[in-house]
Amino acid sequence: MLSNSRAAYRAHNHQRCIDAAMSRAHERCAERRARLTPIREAVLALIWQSHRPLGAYAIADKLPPVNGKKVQAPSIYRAIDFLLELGLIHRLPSQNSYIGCPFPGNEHSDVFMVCRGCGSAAEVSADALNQIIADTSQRSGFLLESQCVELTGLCLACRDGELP
Amino acid sequence: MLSNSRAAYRAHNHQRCIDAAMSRAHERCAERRARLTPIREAVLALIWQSHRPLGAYAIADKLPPVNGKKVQAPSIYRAIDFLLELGLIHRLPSQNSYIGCPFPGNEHSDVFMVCRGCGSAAEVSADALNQIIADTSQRSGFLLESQCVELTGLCLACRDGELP
DNA sequence: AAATAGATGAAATATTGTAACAAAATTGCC
DNA sequence: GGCAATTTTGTTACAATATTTCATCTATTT
Repeated sequence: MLSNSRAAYRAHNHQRCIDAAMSRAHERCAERRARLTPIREAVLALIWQSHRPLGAYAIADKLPPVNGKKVQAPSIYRAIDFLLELGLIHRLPSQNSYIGCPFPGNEHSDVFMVCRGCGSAAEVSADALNQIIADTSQRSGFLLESQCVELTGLCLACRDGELP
Repeated sequence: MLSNSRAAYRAHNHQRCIDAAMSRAHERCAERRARLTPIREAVLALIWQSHRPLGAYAIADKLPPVNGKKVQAPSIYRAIDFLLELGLIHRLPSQNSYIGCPFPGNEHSDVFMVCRGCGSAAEVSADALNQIIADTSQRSGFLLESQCVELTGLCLACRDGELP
């Protein structure tokens, strides 16, 4: 079972998450002969600033201006599309936001646990779960192409420390 | 396993789906002492016109005018919120759309199979899947409160008849 | 009938996402 | 290096989705 829930929900050296993510991104772009341009890299880095998913306009607001001008929505969305395409980030449809993928390249399916306390989201890829999903589809004659699983609740830390 | 995939993806007497849904809605409102007002009823009936999820503005466009005036967005969203609250409809976040729940009241979890061919969506509630999701959460110390599973692919009919 | 709570109307606005075309940068090739 | 082709970004405008606010109306209770 792949999971980044420990890192996502606990105090940790987050710089290592960022460094690892950026390094994987460079690798992956090299493999695919895709260009990790400054905007794309900046957007990815911003998304990895925390384990909280970020919306497109939040990214636009936080992104440092280029030549004194704010980077506009279309550029942000283009960067997002590029990063999605390469599997470097995922979209969380329920909140129109984007989060870094901790294991791009690995064959995996998207399962997210989103904590309503701290807002952080962890990604999990469990074979057992994927298998059941595949079975369930098949039993209905449904040809599964992609999936999105969003679980909402409270992470360990927020359970202990916080809101009932 | 609860599922409406047969009805959703095949030729069937859809009037029966509608009648059943509206009758369940009346029951459920009676139980909860909630009022199924004309707008709410009309929105629910519109959503049940097919097994294809419908967006809020599509509902606004199709809803017959009241006193010659088009029903405005806030009214639609208020009706949607009401119906969501009572579990009579679900939201499909990946496409900002809404679909009728075939088994409101029954304890179940939201799993949808959305066909990219015909656009129809079926709802399934499989114990095995729910169990695994619960397990997966627990193993990460995550207190699961709600879930949303959207599977995308091709239904049986579209697989046979259509696009590769 | 008056008071209250719940529901809807109306106007404006916020948020998220796209289309279309121009300008600039990069790449591949000679 | 110089040129053409391609990719990326800038810019403007706009579409689609959703919410806020306050006024008005309706139903229910007393």
